[in-house]
Amino acid sequence: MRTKILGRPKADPSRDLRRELLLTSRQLLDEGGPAALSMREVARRAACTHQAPYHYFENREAILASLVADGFDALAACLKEANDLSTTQGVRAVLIASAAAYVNFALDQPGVFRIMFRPEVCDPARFSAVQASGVRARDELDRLSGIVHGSKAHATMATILWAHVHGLACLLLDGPLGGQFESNEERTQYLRTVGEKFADLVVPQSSH
Amino acid sequence: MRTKILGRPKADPSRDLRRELLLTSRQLLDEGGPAALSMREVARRAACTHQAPYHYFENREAILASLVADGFDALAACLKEANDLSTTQGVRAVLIASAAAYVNFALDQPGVFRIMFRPEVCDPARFSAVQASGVRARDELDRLSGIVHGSKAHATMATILWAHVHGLACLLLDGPLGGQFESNEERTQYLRTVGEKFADLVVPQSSH
DNA sequence: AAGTTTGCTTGACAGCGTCTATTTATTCTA
DNA sequence: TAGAATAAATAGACGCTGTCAAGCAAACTT
Repeated sequence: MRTKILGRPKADPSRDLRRELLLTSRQLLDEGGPAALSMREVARRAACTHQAPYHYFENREAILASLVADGFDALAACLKEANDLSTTQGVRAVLIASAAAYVNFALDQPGVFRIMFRPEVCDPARFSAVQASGVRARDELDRLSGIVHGSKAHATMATILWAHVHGLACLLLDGPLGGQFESNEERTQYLRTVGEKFADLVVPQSSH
Repeated sequence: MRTKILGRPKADPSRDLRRELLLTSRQLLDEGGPAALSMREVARRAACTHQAPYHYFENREAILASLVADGFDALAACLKEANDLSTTQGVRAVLIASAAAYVNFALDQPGVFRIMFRPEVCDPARFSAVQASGVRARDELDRLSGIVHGSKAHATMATILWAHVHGLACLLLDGPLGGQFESNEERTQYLRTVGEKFADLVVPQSSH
């Protein structure tokens, strides 16, 4: 049995409008925040009518939800990669790498990151995909807590870890620490300095 | 020479429309975020025409800027009160009190706090009052860093302190840690637990 | 050949921020 | 005391927004 392809084919089969809409939306989000992402502007940039996006997304919030879910998945993947270093590297290195991964994700995808923790923009309770992806990211952070604190791991320390990386990301992205880097190397160097200092505080002395 | 009070007096002199608009705006912000704060809804709730607010504020962003500036001032005041404990209390107590003050401010004024660090909603560069108030709050956090680290204080440690309190506030407000408290006492207890643990990491052992 | 489904397009609606113009009550000035 | 100036609004219009309601043409199913 052939794959079922019902209905009218796309005007240009080489074009994936859904994908294009998401890409454009991400761009708008990076440029001017959630307020800049309007259904009609997305449609305009994707060169379709203002109603075409409604064929792929129920409404504006659904576009945001899709981006947020993808964002949490990407964040979880970044953190997993850093955490997986624990097979070959020490605890300190993993901690520093994970913190850098979190912050770099925020700075690389600022538009999406900014709305990932904003229930009034995209309520996870109303989008199960967002909820699921969010949990996967959280699991990776809990895993980091386990790596750092070993058997002594507990909720309070996991909270302190998460607060550190999340706070750092927020302050660098939108806070007074933002816009101080000329290059990616400079940023990486700064994250290393802060990471080393934080590791001094958090990692048990025996692990030095 | 008498104070000049030109022009038509208010319809009801006992009514301060400007003040009322700001109060209503704060409410809308708490209820549904920046998107819920519309010029026309504010006017409706303040029982005036949709153009009346423009007499007191240049545009929508100016209302937000006013609220944000007030927010930074209030935050600075909360932090100052906690920091001033250093005259009678130890370093640990001040650190825990300051962290709690920061987080409690965020949870008590969620609508305003959420937009205080969001340049695309209210750009500090375009509102000098916001910039000035922001600096005052930041100064109070730097002061905390000085209290905690004494002569060894440096920028990296101040960053770690700020990231901790800010990250904690964000995660409790909108993150996965949010909505877990039944009462204010429960919240205070949680902040004490996290604060103690963080102080164990940060405060030099000699200060115990 | 008839009917269904897909991938759109067209048109309309109310609500939004804000520009322009007007009204009214007051007080300062000449 | 007349009139100019000003504060505190009001009234209407503009283009923009999200989204509801239809319609239409091409491909597939039966």
